[in-house]
Amino acid sequence: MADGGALPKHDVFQAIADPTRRKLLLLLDEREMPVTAISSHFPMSRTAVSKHLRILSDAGLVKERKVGRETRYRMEPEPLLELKRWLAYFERYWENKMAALKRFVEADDADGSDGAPDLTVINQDRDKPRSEP
Amino acid sequence: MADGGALPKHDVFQAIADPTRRKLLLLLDEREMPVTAISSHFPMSRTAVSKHLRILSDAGLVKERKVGRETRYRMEPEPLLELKRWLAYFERYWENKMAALKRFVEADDADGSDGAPDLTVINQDRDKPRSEP
DNA sequence: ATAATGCGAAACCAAATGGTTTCATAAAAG
DNA sequence: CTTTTATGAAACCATTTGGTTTCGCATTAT
Repeated sequence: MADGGALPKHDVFQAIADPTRRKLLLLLDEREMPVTAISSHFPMSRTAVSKHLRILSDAGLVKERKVGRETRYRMEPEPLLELKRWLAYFERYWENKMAALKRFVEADDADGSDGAPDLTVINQDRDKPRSEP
Repeated sequence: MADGGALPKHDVFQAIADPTRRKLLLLLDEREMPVTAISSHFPMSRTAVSKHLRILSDAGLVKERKVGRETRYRMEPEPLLELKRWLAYFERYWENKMAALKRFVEADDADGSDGAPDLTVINQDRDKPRSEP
């Protein structure tokens, strides 16, 4: 059979690109809320907020539930795992380099140089080829 | 003194929203490259790639260096820390739930149930209000 | 000196985005 | 039953986005 047809059209990366939508996530992470209550927190029309909610919903970042005449939204964190995984690919930068930087900062006035940072260690693995994540 | 004036105009969230730009980051994470070489990896004009590079540069995600007549770009991971921090705000979702899920998975055939997961623990903190990050 | 290469700026364009106002409908309240 | 409330759909609009082609300017190669 053919699938439901609803191609997502909005991914997590797009969804969180907009500051209003990031604010929405913070709000709906705290509590489930109906649209009018939600939109009272934003300097735009209820309809505009509703469209942002739709985009978040497309990305799976919020779930809606009808209760009487209102639609209540709450955050759904699961799609953020994709972001987390994407970010994890670059993790080595902080695993190695933050440690190196910390060491450098802590060395502080203990060195006799002109104050220019020695980034040798920090750039150590710049050219190592990697496979796709 | 007044600042340089160049308001960033592109933040990390916008920068990584585009799949081409995410691919660019993967490419430039592996090695520093001049524009023409970079653009050979993409099904669009060199100029288009150049504009994506500009956006990444605005967001601080790549740095450029002139070498003779070519401009070489390399990735700069630092701004991803902002993303990391933003994501960290939702960390509790995985701190608790992944542990709970792990426990469930490890219980495996040790339980006498029908195999349907008991998500009670996983949903435990759904309604706890939180302060802003 | 002349030609070729590498690159960004400019002008242009179609489509997507983020907002608006108006309208239709369903549910609750009077 | 009539009215009010909650919401999404539709039509519309300005701006941004992602792409193109053309052009000009340095820099390197012949």
